[in-house]
Amino acid sequence: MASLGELERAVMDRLWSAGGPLAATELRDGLADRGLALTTVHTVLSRLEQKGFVVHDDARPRRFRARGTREDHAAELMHEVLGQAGDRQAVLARFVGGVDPDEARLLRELLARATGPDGVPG
Amino acid sequence: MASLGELERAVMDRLWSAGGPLAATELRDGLADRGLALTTVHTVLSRLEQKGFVVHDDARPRRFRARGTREDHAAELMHEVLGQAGDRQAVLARFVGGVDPDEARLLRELLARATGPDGVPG
DNA sequence: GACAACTTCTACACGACGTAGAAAAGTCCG
DNA sequence: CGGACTTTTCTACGTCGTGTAGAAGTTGTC
Repeated sequence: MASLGELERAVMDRLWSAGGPLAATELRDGLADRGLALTTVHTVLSRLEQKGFVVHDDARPRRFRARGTREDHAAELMHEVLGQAGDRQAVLARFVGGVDPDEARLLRELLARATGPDGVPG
Repeated sequence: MASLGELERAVMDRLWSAGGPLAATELRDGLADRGLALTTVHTVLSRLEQKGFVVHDDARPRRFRARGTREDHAAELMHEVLGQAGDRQAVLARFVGGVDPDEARLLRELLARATGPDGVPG
């Protein structure tokens, strides 16, 4: 999977947090602390589109939105790491060994809900 | 966390799979399909040492070994992704939603073992 | 049609990584 | 010990991804 640079990530964070699509000028203003030129924002946006993270409509001015949610992206990354990691079970064992108790509880609930107490969908 | 390039990853894979520490020549031979010069292997190894992935002893010739296991690394990456992902619970929800049934079962077992049926260590 | 806003094109710097030669340091055999 | 061979370190270079933006082109508006 394509990964994100520093600025790309910042732009995606804005798009992910936004309630709806954003214009390039809005993104530039949201990132005002960086003092970016508008063209810089556009360059980053087109790269994000190439990578499949962003789409834009054909209105004027263009409005950009993230194609997935931040959480989808993170979960995808986690699956990706798991997928190319040889011994998946060992990785999962270490992973759950490191989650904090609240998250462990949450995971148990999620797993119970998702598949039923016996591990079978239902 | 520092990430790995293509060749760096290939070297780490060898080190992770190896039963013990390896000499640079052994790594070069293991990667013979790439036709790498020995100095290339050394360069990569020193970069991996800088990144904290590898250590070497002071024998002659030097012997290199991975500082952690492949699984530790993958689990660490997963935690890292989770850690910088805003809504951790939502990410976990999507993550477990995507694991296959066998892995879901494994996760349930691991979580039960780790903290007891009630979510409390014991 | 002119001006302003927006978009696309093109360019450049910098750092990470793959790659390896040159040089230095160490090892070993005769 | 000395020269040959091996290993290690130093230095270098090309490429690619990314941050950055000016120039040029397009579109919208009065």
